Amino acid sequence: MAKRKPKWRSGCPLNASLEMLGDRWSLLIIRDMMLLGSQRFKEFLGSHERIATNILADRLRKLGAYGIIRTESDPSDGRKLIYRLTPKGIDLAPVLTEMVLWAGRHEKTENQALVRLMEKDKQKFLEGIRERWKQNQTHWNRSSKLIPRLGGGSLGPSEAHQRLI
Amino acid sequence: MAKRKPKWRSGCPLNASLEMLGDRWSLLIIRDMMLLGSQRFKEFLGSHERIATNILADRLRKLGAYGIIRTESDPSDGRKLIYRLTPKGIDLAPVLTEMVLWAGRHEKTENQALVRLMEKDKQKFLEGIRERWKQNQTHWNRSSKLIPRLGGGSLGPSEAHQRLI
DNA sequence: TTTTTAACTTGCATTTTGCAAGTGACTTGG
DNA sequence: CCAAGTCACTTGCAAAATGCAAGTTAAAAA
Repeated sequence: MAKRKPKWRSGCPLNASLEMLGDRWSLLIIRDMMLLGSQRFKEFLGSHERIATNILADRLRKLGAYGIIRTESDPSDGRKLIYRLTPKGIDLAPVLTEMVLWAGRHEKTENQALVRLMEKDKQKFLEGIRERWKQNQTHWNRSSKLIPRLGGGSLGPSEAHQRLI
Repeated sequence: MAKRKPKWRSGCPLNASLEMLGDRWSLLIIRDMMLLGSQRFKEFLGSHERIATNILADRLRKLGAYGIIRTESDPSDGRKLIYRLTPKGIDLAPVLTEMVLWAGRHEKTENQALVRLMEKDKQKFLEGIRERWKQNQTHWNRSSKLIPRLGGGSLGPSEAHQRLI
């Protein structure tokens, strides 16, 4: 019986996270799903950072293997696939948020509106992210592709996210 | 006047974080500094993940260039250098914490004691990290290399961290 | 003064990334 | 119902990053 190589370099939880997400692209894909509602291969290609198609395919495969996203086929169009965050995937919201807050504090970045929204009430922001995700889980087969807004504030994440990319 | 290439692929704060920290090693080095109090080249080499010397040298250089760590020479020994987290570096504690919590929740990892400590009172944990960092800033030239403990709880991070690696 | 120690650097093989072009299943417009 | 898209990839190849082992340099210890 062949001894399979260990899953991780070490059992440290931080190391586990890094082995799954420690590259330049994975969390950007998750950002697009989480904040912009991206679900299609083409939508990911549209982001400002310009990921290559082969890398995107590879990352989607890996994220699927890790249980962070899952893939469905679109019943209304045999060519299309739908990529969705799993519960494990949406649980990355706090990680993503802290990374945005850190860079927002220490680097000159765009989209300070998003940073301020996160700073103003982090908990509410995270709840909004999760709520929108739930909505899209249950009502995903509606005709409209519109992503529901968060809360009732004057500047919801939808607006802020437009400038994230 | 030559046009220098832009600092980042995009102005997104998440992307900025990823360009600085999005690899398999940088955050592990920061973990060792933050939780174990590592300050020397050799100490980083001792971690369980076994980073190579050339990669370590490269990451220390980059982290320095980003202002996340700084390097001092040891006045008592001309061979030795001391690597320390800057304020920008210690501000990564929440990022690191959320990554540990995420993996702790979704993967079978070691050191669940640390995970539980973070879960029990995240705010207090973060304050403890920062407090210990401050101590080491001001009292770093004491004879003792002992890292002060956090708070007064029965299981301080010092103990938990021993098993993190 | 020889030996050790600390912090690297160098050389080289392997792996990963990035870019451009191509492919195949499916849908749409005429 | 057929040609022309569209979608989600794959392939080939060059360039960059990573990993491993061995070597280097300056300073300290024996």
